[in-house]
Amino acid sequence: MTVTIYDVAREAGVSMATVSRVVNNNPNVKPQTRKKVFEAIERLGYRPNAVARGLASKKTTTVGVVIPDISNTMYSEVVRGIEDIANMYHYNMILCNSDKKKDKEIRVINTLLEKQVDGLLFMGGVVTDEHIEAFRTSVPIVLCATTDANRVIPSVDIDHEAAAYDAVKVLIEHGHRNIGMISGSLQDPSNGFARYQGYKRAIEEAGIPFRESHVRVGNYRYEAGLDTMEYFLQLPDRPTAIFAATDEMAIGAIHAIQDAGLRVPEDMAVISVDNVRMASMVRPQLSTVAQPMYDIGAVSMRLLTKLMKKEPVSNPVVVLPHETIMRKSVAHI
Amino acid sequence: MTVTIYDVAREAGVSMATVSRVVNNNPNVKPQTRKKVFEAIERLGYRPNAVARGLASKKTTTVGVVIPDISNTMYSEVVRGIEDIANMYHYNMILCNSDKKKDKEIRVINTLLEKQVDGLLFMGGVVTDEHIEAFRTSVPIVLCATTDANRVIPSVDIDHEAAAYDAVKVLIEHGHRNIGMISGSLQDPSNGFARYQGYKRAIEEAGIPFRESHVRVGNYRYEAGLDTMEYFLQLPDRPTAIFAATDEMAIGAIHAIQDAGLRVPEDMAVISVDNVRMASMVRPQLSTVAQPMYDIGAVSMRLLTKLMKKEPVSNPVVVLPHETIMRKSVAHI
DNA sequence: CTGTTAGCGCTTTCAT
DNA sequence: ATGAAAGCGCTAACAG
Repeated sequence: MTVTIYDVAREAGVSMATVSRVVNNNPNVKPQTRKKVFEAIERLGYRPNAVARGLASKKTTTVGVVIPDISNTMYSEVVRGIEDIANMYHYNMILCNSDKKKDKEIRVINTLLEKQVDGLLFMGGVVTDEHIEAFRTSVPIVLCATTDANRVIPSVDIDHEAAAYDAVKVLIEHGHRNIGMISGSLQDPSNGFARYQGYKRAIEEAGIPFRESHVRVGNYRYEAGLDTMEYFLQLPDRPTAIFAATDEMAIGAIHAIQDAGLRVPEDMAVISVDNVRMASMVRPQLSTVAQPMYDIGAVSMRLLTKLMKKEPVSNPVVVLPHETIMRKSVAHI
Repeated sequence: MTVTIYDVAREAGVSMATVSRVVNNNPNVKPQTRKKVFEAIERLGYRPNAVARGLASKKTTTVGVVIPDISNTMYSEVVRGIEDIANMYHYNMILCNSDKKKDKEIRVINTLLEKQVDGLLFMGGVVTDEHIEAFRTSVPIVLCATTDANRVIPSVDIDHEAAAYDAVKVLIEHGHRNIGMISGSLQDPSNGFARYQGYKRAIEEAGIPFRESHVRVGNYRYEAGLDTMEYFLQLPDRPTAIFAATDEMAIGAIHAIQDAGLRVPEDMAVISVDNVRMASMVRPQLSTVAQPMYDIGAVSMRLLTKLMKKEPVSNPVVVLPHETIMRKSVAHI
């Protein structure tokens, strides 16, 4: 009932090898023969079996991507970048959510490897030795919006420390010296710790004394911004500006400030890092340092294709530029 | 260099069949033998080859999902629902973006079929005869947040007409009789035409004359809401309430109203359908009719597992309930 | 409970 | 330019 390459061969009066050649666009086929084969394919409605092909050729034209949570817009944009490029190179993509749980990450990596993916794109939280161990395989890996501490694995990301630094610098340049930070988890190397470091460096470079009490940690989400602001709002020495580690928390902060009867940016300025779609969909529109999520995905996948084809890559650890986007949430003090 | 089932068999001093049995959890293996095999697997670092398994068993434990655009939050939430259930049943997911382009849809469906997916989840715009033709295969299909005109293909969706009707009904119950609509494309059967129909029915049932001039079509996005409101705002007989076909357009509408110096909901009420995360992240928070995207994905995938296992399903066309969520964007006139 | 033996549908030398 | 034949690594009868 399923029509195979053998059926096509018989129908066209050639051997399976020849059919295989035309299907794979091998030039060593007489045009006339090629035509005969195509006609047979058409007549029989033949559809090549990619699984059999994968077994014989040891290539699946499929890559695995592990992602914390596809329903998070930051990540889904990365995935769109990945898929567009994958598509361009005729790869498909098996997607697995990991929720940044180490066990789940390791498990899906193994599943993906069992499925014989030709390459792996990994987005996650921290890359442990256990991860490195799981990556120790013959298929190429690239870390996507993620880096390992020693930068030994190919990766594509921005410089989170510098991005945060730039954001806080904007505040300072607008005359602010009392700046609170809503941070991510300090255990999280990129979105958490690195951005915290950037804040600290900018503050200190400006000669502003760093105060532990002026940073609160949140879970990256809108609600965390909302909640955390309660703390800053009731401070006797209330900050005139807030740097949030993510746009979502920044938007929460803006609303908390407004709900308290104050104005953004007049009474309090807000800036952050990310530039999600939503950032230009709030009032006032959020100033932020843009992280090029789509490009991170696209560049990662492009890098992976090179690795899979064993092409030489000059720089396997790429750091994409970030960009400060001034909108309406920051004003001079 | 790659270790196969045969290597394990030799190492454990059993046949490949036995190794296959223990790997597949077949109970017909003496515990002692099982132990020997596991040890050999461990020692050799054996990892089963899912491609070979797929070829032999004709099952890949992989499903294909075609989606318009993963970077759209509506869809990415559906995908999260799909993946959670897929994971539960040990399926993986190959994801393809189609941008609702018919050609691309047909192309990826064929690719997915070549890859021998065990089932297919399709999210798209309109389901044409050409689609039905492509679906004519032995693998089960379920339409996800999508339906075919004749309801012959298994599907999971909400009743868009009723959802829109309910939303407009809320406006009417709050005393509004001059209600503008920001619609989606009338060519789009669910998010577009059905919601338009719901609006019309609610209006007419309330004895309000339907006016073509009171509906404008947008492209579902924030900017469309923003732009379209300019029209309504300058109308001599300005509406007191707006029904938008999507939350994004509704949020755009809210901002346009506010930018014009009017207040929501006091001067103009706004309601819509969707309930994206952002709906509760604007001021005023948006009242809307919730579409259970995650559940649509989860239920679709659950239905697909039944179809793949050839289990009987009582109702292959499921309509999930929607729910009116009252927040702050609607008030009595 | 375990082993033997055919394939699954294709790619890929190696001949011709 | 084309064909023959040997696998790819595994599952699934079937036999014992």
